[in-house]
Amino acid sequence: MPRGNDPGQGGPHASAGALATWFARTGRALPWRRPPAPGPGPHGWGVLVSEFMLQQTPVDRVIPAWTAWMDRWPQPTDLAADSPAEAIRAWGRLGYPRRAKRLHEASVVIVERHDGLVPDVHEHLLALPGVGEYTAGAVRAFAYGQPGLALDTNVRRVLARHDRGLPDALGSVTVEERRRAAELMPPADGEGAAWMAALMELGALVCTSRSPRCDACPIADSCAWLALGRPAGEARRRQAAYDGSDRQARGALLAVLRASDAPVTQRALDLAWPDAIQRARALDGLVADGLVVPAARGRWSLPA
DNA sequence: AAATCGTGGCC
DNA sequence: TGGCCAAGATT
Repeated sequence: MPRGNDPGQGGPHASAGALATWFARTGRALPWRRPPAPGPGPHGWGVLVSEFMLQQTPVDRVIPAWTAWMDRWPQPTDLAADSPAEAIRAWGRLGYPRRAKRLHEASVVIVERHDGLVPDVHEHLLALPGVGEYTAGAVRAFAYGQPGLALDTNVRRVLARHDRGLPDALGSVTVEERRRAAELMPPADGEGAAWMAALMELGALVCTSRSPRCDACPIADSCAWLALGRPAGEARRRQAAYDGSDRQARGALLAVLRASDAPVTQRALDLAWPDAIQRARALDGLVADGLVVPAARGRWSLPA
């Protein structure tokens, strides 16, 4: 019986070997990246924190924030014992501060329902605030070595190109993408998780969105997209303008709250954003998200 | 299911 | 310079 995961041999797991070799040699030593261990265990927390921070924030900006975070709250119980306000402050300018609030909420659930250890059961992970399909699969794979599917933007792009000859995977993850990824994942114990990590790293370092370096790609030989001459695809939806947006307004207001230990006056918020209508809308949104709460004497504060 | 949600760096 | 992109989740 041929093993089927040697490069150039064909079959569903072709090129897995070349990819693994490349990852072992080229993969970055990111601080949250450690050999997986069967869980649930204390090592799950660092991975969970990293995945929250990496939801739409680049690795380079996450590294220092992750280090400081883990230094301050080494386990879920440490974060759960602190206030959401402190989590939101420590989040700083990583963006999307709801993630900080949800990570704090998740730590509380982990303490109350999972003995203070990040769970390794998919449904339990999915039930945590701020954890979706991707993050649940990533924790299972990267923390616990399970064959969890972690179809992030990198993995989806690599598979779209290599497997389907498409320039990228647009829209949300499809059933067919999941089916195919599960089919391609090496079946051997523990190899699925390593494969996910390698694919993701390949998308981050080589098979990038803008200028893919196919000359440095370990699986270029079998890449359908390269064989087709790297055809271009349709453009994505344009991102909404940020300048002058409600998001910028929310950011400006929250920055004031983060910088103050005491509740801030309405006046202080007025100074942070000129347009009164938009300011009110932004504040409403922040309150609805639980990121800001009314305090005494008409002031505002982060959630205690 | 399309829109919303921060921030910064790169070409 | 400004559009594009970045380990998504939620409603």
